Amino acid sequence: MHFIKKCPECESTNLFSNKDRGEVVCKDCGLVIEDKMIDFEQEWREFDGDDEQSKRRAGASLSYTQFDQGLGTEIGQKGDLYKLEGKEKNKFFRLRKWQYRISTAIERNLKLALAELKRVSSYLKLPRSVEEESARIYTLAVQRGLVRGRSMESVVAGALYAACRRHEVPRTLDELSEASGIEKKEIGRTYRFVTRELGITILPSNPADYVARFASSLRLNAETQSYAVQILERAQKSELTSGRGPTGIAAAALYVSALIHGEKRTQREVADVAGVTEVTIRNRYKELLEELKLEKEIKKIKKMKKE
DNA sequence: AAGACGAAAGTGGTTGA
DNA sequence: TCAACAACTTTCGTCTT
Repeated sequence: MHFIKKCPECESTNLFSNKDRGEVVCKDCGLVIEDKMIDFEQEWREFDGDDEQSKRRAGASLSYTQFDQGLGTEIGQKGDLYKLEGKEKNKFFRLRKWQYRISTAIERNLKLALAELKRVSSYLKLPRSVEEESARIYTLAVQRGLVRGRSMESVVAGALYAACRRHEVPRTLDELSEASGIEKKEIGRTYRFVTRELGITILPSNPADYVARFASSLRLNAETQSYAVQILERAQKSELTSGRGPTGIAAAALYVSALIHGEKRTQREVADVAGVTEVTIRNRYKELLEELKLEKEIKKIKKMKKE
């Protein structure tokens, strides 16, 4: 399907291929590697009428990041005017005026919001699939009048946050907050409100989804990273993860893993990239040691150092 | 001197009466 | 609607390397 094995930006092999969108995304740094990948899937032909819905492909793809999904008709494109005379010309102006009127607040709001959405999304280097998803969420929110009483920007941020989690490339609220300039709690609030109102299922985010990104910004190697994921799996079985902030757990697992693999990072360093405090890391770290009997391994490392 | 550790008090959100 | 509660943060003093 695709031949790229490594992310050109961060050398990560943790790539995610989204065939529907024709793109490959680096789960670590969020870089979209191949945007216009050719669809190599078999080209279907219609043999009878029943197939036409499922197999026919025609026209430009729908895109929610165009405010009218690329399907609108503009009245009054440049050349048109010269072809018309007299009554026709009047009709033309009437129609254009009419269209102007029905460009309601909703549509103008959407245009503005989608611009903002693209800005934030490119700042965070989010994959295109997430951008589309969040645009869809935002559009739905507008249609249900959920933006009323809230700032447009905060709803955009909330939609992005939701889309990130659904696509398993979660960003923290802090990151969203920094990119959008909206307060963290405000984003959280609108996020909860919008997802609840739209009935979007929010699967609790998996700590392992954060590991790759944190590890890459800490410059930890692949073994350390995969060991951290193993730790997380064991932690999940011991029910250490429920109710806790996923970022804190991911950070602690990485911290332990780095320790064991001789790539020690300070608690502060790990805490900073994960957006939690050292204290939280310490607490999770302590729990991990107790539950998973990792003390032995830590002691081994210490002994090896002395020798 | 820097990092790790832990206690205590404060914050914002959830839950259950 | 309010109080109890859990998770997390901030701050700060102490111990370890």
